[in-house]
Amino acid sequence: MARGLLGARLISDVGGIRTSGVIVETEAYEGLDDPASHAATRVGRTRRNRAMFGPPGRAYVYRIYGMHWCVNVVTGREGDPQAVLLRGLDPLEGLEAMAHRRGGRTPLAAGPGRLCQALGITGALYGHDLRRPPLRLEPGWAVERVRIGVGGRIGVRAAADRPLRFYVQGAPGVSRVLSRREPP
DNA sequence: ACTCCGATTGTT
DNA sequence: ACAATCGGAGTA
Repeated sequence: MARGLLGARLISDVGGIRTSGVIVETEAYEGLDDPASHAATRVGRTRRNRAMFGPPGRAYVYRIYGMHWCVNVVTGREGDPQAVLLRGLDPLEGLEAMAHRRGGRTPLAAGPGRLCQALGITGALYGHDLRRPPLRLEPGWAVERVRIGVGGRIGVRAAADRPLRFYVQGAPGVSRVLSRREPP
């Protein structure tokens, strides 16, 4: 599912401003059996992860480090809390608006926090149906398998070795890992 | 009530 | 290498 979202189009009309791009980096979170998931068994249903237990095609938005927003696409059926974190986007429309929202900083939408900031995604979109404005997910372009990279998820401690991060090799919207901690 | 810390980013 | 910044989740 996370792999399939590569090449899809994400369109935002938040604030009446059109911004869009192609998804080039994702991470899968496998729910109950995934210790890195916000909806792992040991956590159970909470107010925060409620959207992940809902129907697929909705947005699970959460705040991280008290300052950044991250957005997931809920992919599991109702009651099965699977989700895909959107980590990187190649901008298509509204580059100027993105730059403004990003405070002139670059890159525009490489990284989950930057992606949300560039598209104006906040907690106001918690549980939002991604078939409708102001945030829509649409079919985009098929990505050749040979161009897809796979690796461990970034920033997670538990199950960091599971190959659940997918990205389009060479795409500018893929986040860069500054420092990586090596296992002892 | 209190502690710990995170699916990050930007600066030093 | 480290600060920013705060709510979620665990413990008491």
